[in-house]
Amino acid sequence: MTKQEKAAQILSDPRNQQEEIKALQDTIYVIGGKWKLPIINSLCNGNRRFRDIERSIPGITTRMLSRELKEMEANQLLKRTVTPNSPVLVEYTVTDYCQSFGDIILEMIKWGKKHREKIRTV
Amino acid sequence: MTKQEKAAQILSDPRNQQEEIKALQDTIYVIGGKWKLPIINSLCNGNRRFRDIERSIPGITTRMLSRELKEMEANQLLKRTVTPNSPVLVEYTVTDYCQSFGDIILEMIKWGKKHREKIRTV
DNA sequence: CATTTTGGTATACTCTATGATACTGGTAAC
DNA sequence: GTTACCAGTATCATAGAGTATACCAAAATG
Repeated sequence: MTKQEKAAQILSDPRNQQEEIKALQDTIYVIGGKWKLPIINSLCNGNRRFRDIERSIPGITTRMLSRELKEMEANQLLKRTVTPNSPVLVEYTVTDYCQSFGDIILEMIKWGKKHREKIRTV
Repeated sequence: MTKQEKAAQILSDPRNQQEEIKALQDTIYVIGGKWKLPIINSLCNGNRRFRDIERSIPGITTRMLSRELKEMEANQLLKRTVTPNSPVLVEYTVTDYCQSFGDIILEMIKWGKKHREKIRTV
């Protein structure tokens, strides 16, 4: 790299890029893993009860669902409401804060469909 | 659940929802993990060479970068070009196929920034 | 000529995210 | 009175994601 190139690189605001990468890594940290986005998606699709969510996500186990729900509740991505009727009713709903993942999830669903097409036709 | 509710649920096209969840899971499978999205982001920001990418992503090791690049090349998310000049030049670029993650990444960066604000002010 | 840079590979290790399976206590349905 | 549903817990096991560190050969830099 010449001195000119070095100067150009420094001038292109690397600090900003570093911050963006860190923001990206933060998000990945919060919603990363196999299950969190599918759970949010399921909740957004109207599932509110434990077994309904479980049934709506192929492959998930009660253990993972339980853990993820707890963690996401702690991170204020969703809310757990208990109604103490004769059969106790437990319901999960996404918070506004979490709604903002809607767009990301939709994009990822689109991509996944395209990808399946591509795999199939190759 | 009453019979009416059951019927309503069946009518709401669960097959479609199942497919969407699977598409989502596929996408997560392809770009999941700690590093793939940051790598794509780095490439989109103009980094093309191994050490540049490495330096642009805080915390990544050469080993992980090497592995991830190979895997992503195999999945056709990016292309590796070798120019046999006197110092051999190796360059990585995203494929069109991969460009489509741009929007997702931008959304995630936005969310990460908001999240940091939220954490900071609480 | 000593050091640094480039583009990685090799080896050895940790550890955590996930999986499999079983179980519980209460209610309700058959 | 047995079977099934709800909302989970408990225990144990494991693959593979990720870390740490050292190393290589060739070229450029100072």
